[in-house]
Amino acid sequence: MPDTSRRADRLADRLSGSRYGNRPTMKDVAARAGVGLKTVSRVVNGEPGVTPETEQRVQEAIDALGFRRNDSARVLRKGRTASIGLVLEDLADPFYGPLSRAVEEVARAHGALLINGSSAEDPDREQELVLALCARRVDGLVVIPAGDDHRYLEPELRAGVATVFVDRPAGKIDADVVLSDSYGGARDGVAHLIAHGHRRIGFIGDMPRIHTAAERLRGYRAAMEDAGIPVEETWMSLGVTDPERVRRAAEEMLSGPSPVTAVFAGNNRVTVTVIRVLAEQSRRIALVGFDDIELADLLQPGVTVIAQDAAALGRTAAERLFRQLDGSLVVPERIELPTRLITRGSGELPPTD
Amino acid sequence: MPDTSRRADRLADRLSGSRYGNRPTMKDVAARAGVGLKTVSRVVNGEPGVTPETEQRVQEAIDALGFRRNDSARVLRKGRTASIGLVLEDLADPFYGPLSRAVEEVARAHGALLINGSSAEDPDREQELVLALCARRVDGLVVIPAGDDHRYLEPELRAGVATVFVDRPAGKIDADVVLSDSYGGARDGVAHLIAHGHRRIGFIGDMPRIHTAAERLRGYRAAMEDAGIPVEETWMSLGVTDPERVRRAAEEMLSGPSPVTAVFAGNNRVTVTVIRVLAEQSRRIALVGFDDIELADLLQPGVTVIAQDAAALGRTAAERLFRQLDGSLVVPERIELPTRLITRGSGELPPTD
DNA sequence: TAGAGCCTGGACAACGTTGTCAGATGCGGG
DNA sequence: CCCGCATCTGACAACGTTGTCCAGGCTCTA
Repeated sequence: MPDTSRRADRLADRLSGSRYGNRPTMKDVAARAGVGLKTVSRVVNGEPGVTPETEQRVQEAIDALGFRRNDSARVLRKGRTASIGLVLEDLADPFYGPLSRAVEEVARAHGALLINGSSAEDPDREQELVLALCARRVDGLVVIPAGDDHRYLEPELRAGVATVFVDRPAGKIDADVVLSDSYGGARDGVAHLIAHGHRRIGFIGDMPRIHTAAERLRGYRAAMEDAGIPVEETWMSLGVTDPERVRRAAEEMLSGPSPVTAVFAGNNRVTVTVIRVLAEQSRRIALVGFDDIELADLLQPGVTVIAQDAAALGRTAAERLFRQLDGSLVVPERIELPTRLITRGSGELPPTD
Repeated sequence: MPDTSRRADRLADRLSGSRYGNRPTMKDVAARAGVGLKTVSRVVNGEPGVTPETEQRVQEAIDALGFRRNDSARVLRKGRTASIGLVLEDLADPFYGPLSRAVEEVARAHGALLINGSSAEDPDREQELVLALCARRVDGLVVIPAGDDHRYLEPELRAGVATVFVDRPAGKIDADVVLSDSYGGARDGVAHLIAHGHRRIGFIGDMPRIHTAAERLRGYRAAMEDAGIPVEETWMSLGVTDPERVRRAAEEMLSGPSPVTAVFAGNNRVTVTVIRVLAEQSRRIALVGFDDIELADLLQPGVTVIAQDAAALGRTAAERLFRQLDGSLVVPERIELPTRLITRGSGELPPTD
């Protein structure tokens, strides 16, 4: 059979007004097998009460017609969709890939599918996505929030949509949260630099309205204060972490009247940009970055980082989600996962002045 | 109000047999607003023919009850789910993140949501996922195939599920395919090494049942043949690309009776492992890798690669998918996107012997 | 052989939404 | 003052599935 005409048929199906291109339904299967509707349902769902012969007749009809159960109709009847939603900032970010995969694995273990969407760090888009997921009646939501006001979720929570926030806390709403210890991690990282003799240490981070960014800044300040080092304004730079701004910030810190001898980078994107600036300037400035980055061990020097376990974040959140759905969790909690200092060289460089 | 009790209420809702924790329906909204069911539907969908006063009454009821339209029911009635499925190998792989994100952006532009799943390179799991997505009546599928027989999709295609395969061709079925030019890319990369004086060039790639792996091997052979270089068996290694095997393969190639002076790495994971082996052995062997890797420019030497545009693959596939859904595409096509050689140093090293 | 009980199969309603169609309301013109 | 028309509203069926409940036929026992 020429493939073109087959495809043209399919197209005609689709345009002919009949929905789903005339997908067969249980009714069709029942008619063909010469049995009742409910019997087909029983076979499809593996319910007992069907003789092997009947079952076989039904199965043959299913195969012949290419029947596949319509889960939309099923959901309408049963109430559970066996799917969960994941809203994150950017699926292309190497930090979220493993997180997303971890959520998916847990979902799979519970027989659920994963719908995900990227908010692009835009609160409106986050809300739009979350509500679209709720309209599809996902059983639960894992949200990496972009906004800081999630009251719009109130009716959904009341309606029983399980919800876990990850990486950043929920805003103005009472819900489960799974975080990395940004504050502690940043403090450890900066303390590490101080322990190696640095006093003029720069901090380049994300917009302070992002919780993790604020916490990391707080960790930086705490470490400096612990060491009795007064922080100069010019050592800190907070804002969007696109390469241009970070580049400018790094260059200013490194060239001002009291140039820093070390930099603490607030996230993986910042770390990469700073490495690039240092490489261009051929300067061996000490650097510790928040978030591990691929190949960090192969650079010269290796990049010392505060690593979060993205997969563990996702796994923990998803497991909590399903425990909510089990009904075995009642009270929202805030869970903080530890970070880990990985020394590879860049954080152990001595001050250069 | 104490949060704990609120949450407990919600739990009780969920366990009380009432589905969705008693989510309000249009019926409830209609009753509260004192209007008919269809009027609520009209307001919810922004259809004309409702006076502003009525609309406002309905809207107030919606807000008061926290009503959200049930898209499952809507789908059942309308036939389109406005969602597409993406099945790939591993969401955590840095190659698939951008691809997935690109698909999502196109979907978003068409008002569709993205459901995705990882096949983990397992054909059975791929099929399971794809069929689960079909049961949910996704409008279309973007599939990075793990298996090589997709006849199980026949009924779905006939039923009008738009389908595009990406990165690897479909097996035994007639469908749209979007690929990178693996053959040409590999040939160019190997030719590049040959142009820099290499003759003993190793190839480490994935299992040959994976189409891209086979194509890249073919490109390698072609380049060698073009240059009149007979290939020795010990220079080639094909199999799963986990670090252990790749490491062994690389070590063997580099130490045998006729050690290679250059390596062509068949994918990003192989490239990284080879870099690691070379770094450990402190050897400056020439290397060209298929797939770009992050920070490749910052390594010493920079890593020369054959880059594919993952985002372009995803975008092209998704756009084709929606054109299928428009009905403006009839005949399946095979689209090949070009690859790009990026020279950064490692591929330009001279032979060391 | 008749009755009790079990097993299989089917008719029907319901899930929440939207399309169809007809009814109600209000307004202007004859 | 009444009719016709336009505008707004609502009753009802249908989408494809599953849960409930009942009917009929069978087997087993007394």
